[in-house]
Amino acid sequence: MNRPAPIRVVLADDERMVRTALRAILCAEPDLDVVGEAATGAEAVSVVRELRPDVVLMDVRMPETDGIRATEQILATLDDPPRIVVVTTFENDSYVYDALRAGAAGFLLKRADADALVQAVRLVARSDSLLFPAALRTLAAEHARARPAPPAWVAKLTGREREVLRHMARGLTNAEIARLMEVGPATVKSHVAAVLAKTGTRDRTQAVIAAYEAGFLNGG
Amino acid sequence: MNRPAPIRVVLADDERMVRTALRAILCAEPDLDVVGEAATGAEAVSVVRELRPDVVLMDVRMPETDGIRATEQILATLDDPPRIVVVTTFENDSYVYDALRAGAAGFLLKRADADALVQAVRLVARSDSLLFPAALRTLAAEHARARPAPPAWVAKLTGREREVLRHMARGLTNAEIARLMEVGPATVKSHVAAVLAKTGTRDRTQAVIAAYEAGFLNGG
DNA sequence: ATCCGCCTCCGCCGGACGGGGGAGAGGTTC
DNA sequence: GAACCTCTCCCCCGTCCGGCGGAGGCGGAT
Repeated sequence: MNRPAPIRVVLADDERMVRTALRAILCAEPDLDVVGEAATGAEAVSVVRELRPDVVLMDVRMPETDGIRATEQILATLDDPPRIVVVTTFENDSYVYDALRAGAAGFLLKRADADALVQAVRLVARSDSLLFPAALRTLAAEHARARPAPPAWVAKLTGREREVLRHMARGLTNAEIARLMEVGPATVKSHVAAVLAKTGTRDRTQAVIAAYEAGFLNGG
Repeated sequence: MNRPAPIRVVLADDERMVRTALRAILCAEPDLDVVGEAATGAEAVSVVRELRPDVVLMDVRMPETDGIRATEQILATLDDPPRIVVVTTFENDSYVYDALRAGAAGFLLKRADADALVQAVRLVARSDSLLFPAALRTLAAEHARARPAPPAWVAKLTGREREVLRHMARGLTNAEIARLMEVGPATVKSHVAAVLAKTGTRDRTQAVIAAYEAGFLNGG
């Protein structure tokens, strides 16, 4: 096997010790070459732009710009961008999903051993074939859906209004909701009107749609 | 570096040539040991149960029991089960998501080169740290949710009725839908009535809910 | 003590909705 | 050709919905 061009790696992590450790591990391999480091997300973007590495190991938690944003920026602004491996501490870190959305090519736990690290770098550097972790599995299985932005109106609903909206989203009429909540129909009408006003919708159907889109129903 | 115990691998693929090729690639590595093969999903389950490998390369499409079911069975019935890497041909294969749900530890494309293959096996054999592919990215981003069972009524809707339902699910009134579809309001009423009948719902709100629950909207 | 938000209710009104019919035109299937 | 489905449109009618304005009670905030 001949490896004329080693894999060029950039490390982005705000802790110097982490960078040093990673560099030590990676440089021990003849086919890996750590060509640059960055301590912030912004720095990572400019370093990558300049050095054009094959792979970036990107910490999620960094000052100024976090790893996710940096990833987005790199992938958006460079043509032929590097593969970006997002590094995180916990498997169930919510960043995992963000990393996925941002376009990260891979995902690595900090507690991964040296062996796994170098193999992950090699793998991500030269293939479309990839793997996925327990975190992603639970992500996909449990909340299964992205939580994009909790729309402002959700917080503005009063308890009663949430309750009414939930019943609306089950397809109940005002009269049914009234019976269920043991109040008068007029009361339900008031709550419904409030819900429509706060959600910026004009009828119950649109309100229910908004509830679904917002992941308001149990999902959140 | 000492590697006292090589990684024990079982191959499950219905095509002999594929198994042979994989065996050749993997056996060339001193730390990998192909200990068994299977040509069907059912066979894979029993072979794995007997040989207790560290890693299984599992084809998705196999006679009798497919790779997904086999994966489920293996993970459900064995304690301390092997890591299972699901092998597929296309990145956007819908099996990818099923594999994820079934508990596969990894995912590999058939067009992956030998290098990627052995590295993937090593990686999956000894770590929690993993990577994920473009397929998963689109999967997570686009349909993002599991498709449990396409309710019977979906198939019974005529083209026009689907169209109307889609508009209903955007919160439009009959009049608006009529304008949009360039037909009379009475026509839309007819279609809406048909949709309500076929979905077994009593008003447009319930119909929209049914559409959402069925993943009828764009997702399918 | 006062104000404000929340919950509870009232009446009135117009419009949208859904149910029940029916009917004609075009296409497919048998 | 007959039966059938789909799409198109029409009528009437009763109900539900949403907008309007108003009101009383209750509790927390200042």
